[in-house]
Amino acid sequence: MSKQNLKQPSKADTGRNATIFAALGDETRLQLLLKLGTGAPQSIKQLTMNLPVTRQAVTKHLRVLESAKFVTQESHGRERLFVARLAAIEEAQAVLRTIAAQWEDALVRLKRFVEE
Amino acid sequence: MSKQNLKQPSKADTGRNATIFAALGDETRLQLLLKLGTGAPQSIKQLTMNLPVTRQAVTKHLRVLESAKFVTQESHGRERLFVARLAAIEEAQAVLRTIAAQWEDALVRLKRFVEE
DNA sequence: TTATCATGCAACCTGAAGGTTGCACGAGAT
DNA sequence: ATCTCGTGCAACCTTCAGGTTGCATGATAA
Repeated sequence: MSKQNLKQPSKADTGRNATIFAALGDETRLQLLLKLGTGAPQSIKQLTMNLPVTRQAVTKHLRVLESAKFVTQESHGRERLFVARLAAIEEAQAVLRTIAAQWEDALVRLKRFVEE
Repeated sequence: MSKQNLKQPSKADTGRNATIFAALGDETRLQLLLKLGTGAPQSIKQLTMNLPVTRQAVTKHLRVLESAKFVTQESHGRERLFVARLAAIEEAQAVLRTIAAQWEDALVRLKRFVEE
């Protein structure tokens, strides 16, 4: 019953997962994600506002976020609008859940082992 | 009722959060965390086994994981044992939950806006 | 006491991440 | 037709992350 059917992440998964978290592991990118969470699709220009970096830097960050599937593009005239992808966050959550579950499981085993 | 009492992450938080995810954003470190989740405290030597890198590299990774609070040290004779800290994973989960909640909230607002 | 073994420390290398500046270009506004 | 504005692209710089090798050292096993 303690076999919770946790699929042990394969070697290949680990790479993908690292990419996901790496995308979140930058202050500027986190702020971009927060900004994107506050409303409608926003252009690069808009997203750059109030950030201490150049438009070019923001562009690069958006590229990173896009390859990690956290945002989607949407060309609109001469500007490019970006939208947050909720699914990506959920995917990240799933990974953490897996790790947490495995750890809890290990703790239970350890406790049982100690108690005998 | 839609005011879900989401504490908007402060500027300072963003830095800490970035550190957390950055720690997870490396394949080797993810594998270390997985390994640590499989049982008892392990030494650097043990953790290095089956990894394609040097003991020194692993040591550095462990240092990163420790500053991000994902592991704890525990000196034992001539070896140093490392243990996973479940609380850190939960903290990371909390951050993701915050972002997700905010996004969902925004989606709701957008939908309502469109429908009028 | 003498090997041996798990680590720490320091120097060093390489590539890539994050940033900037300058210029070119197509879409919109005048 | 022209001016402006939002972007893309390319070159370049600097810092640092990830990795290695070599040597020193304090526990432990012989």
